[in-house]
Amino acid sequence: MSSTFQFELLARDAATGARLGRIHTPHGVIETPAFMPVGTGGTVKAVTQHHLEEIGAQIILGNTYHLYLRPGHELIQRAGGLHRFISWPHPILTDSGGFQVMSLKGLQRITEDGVEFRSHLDGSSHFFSPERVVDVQLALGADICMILDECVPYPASLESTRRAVALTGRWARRAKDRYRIAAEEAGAELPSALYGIVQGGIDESLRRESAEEMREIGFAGYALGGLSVGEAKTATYDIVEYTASRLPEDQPRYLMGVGTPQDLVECVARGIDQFDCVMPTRNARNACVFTSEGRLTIKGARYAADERPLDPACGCAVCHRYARAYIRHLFSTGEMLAATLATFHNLFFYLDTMRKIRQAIAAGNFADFLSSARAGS
RNA sequence: UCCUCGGUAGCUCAAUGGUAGAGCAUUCGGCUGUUAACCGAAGGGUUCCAGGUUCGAGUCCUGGCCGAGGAG
Repeated sequence: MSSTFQFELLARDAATGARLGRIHTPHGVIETPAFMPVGTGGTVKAVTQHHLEEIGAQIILGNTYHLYLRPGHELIQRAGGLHRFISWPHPILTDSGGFQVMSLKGLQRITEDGVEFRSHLDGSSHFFSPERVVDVQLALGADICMILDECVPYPASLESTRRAVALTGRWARRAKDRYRIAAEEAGAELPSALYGIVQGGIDESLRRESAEEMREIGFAGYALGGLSVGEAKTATYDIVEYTASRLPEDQPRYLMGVGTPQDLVECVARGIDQFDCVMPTRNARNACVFTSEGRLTIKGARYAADERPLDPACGCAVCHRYARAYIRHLFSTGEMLAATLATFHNLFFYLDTMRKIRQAIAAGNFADFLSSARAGS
């Protein structure tokens, strides 16, 4: 196994843009297409690291902004890095805080130099530059780091989207420079890879421009940001296909923040290798579970005496053991086990979907898989 | 037996004599690089009963019923 980052493209689907691959990192291999559970503050909410291993998670996310505020990246570095601190010896990707630039609207001010944040916890002021965000992520020791980007909300004017693309491009160069200097100082290849992020809303020419600029700067992988923020599904899919086709064949493509199980299948077909989304975990805590028959709101009265598992077609440990009636009872009474069981199941469902996708690509029948997924939705 | 306080939505309680509300609970939605065990909507009332005063009573008066506390 390679000790540094490497993407291995194993197969390309003949009929679609789907790809089968492996990402090698210092903490292990990620089979792609991959779904990455979100663990913003050093935990995938409601489940343990042991659960994640049992579910088959190969990589999880952390968030630079949240971990920087609490407990602080220096503390984590002194504790031996994020992997050791949270006891997750497998790959970790840290998001840059670029999304928080958008979602903490009102608590931040964007300048050429970076982003001035007010902490949502205590109102204290902080400054994130593209360089600092790289430093923080290197201190955390993430296997994959993301550049600081400006993620515009939807709808956005063409002009503000254009500005965000330009600013993200300039920040990307600075992040890359900082990364290169850190590697020179270390005198070795860094254990953390750096991904660029393509912005551009749903405008093809802006996406093309952003993709070209990211390629020119050169990153270990390329992310598509600012999608599934409210635009029509067809627009998302079209832009994903358009953008993915303009990114290097031999490097991973990561669609940030997406999506529903159907989104995953559709975007794999358009050439995406990595996904992350809070949907399986957040929705689980709010009693929404994903099944082979679609979503169900398990706190509903109709499940009060339902002795079936969440998904009769699911092979997860929760579905093996617990009835809908019991899980609905746990939600009704506010028991925290409700969140744990629902999260475990939802993540298993997502990761199992990805396993099936990879199997289908390997077997050469992904197109069939795609059309039956469409028929079933 | 007397005195005091109280009785309003399933629960806990609001409402200068002027359209009876809130929180919780219930039911139903929503959640897409987590400020989210969150957010939204809906349903739900003979204001204990019977009289009275008043243009108008949950509110004031009389009587009763029920509950809590106190006195004897």
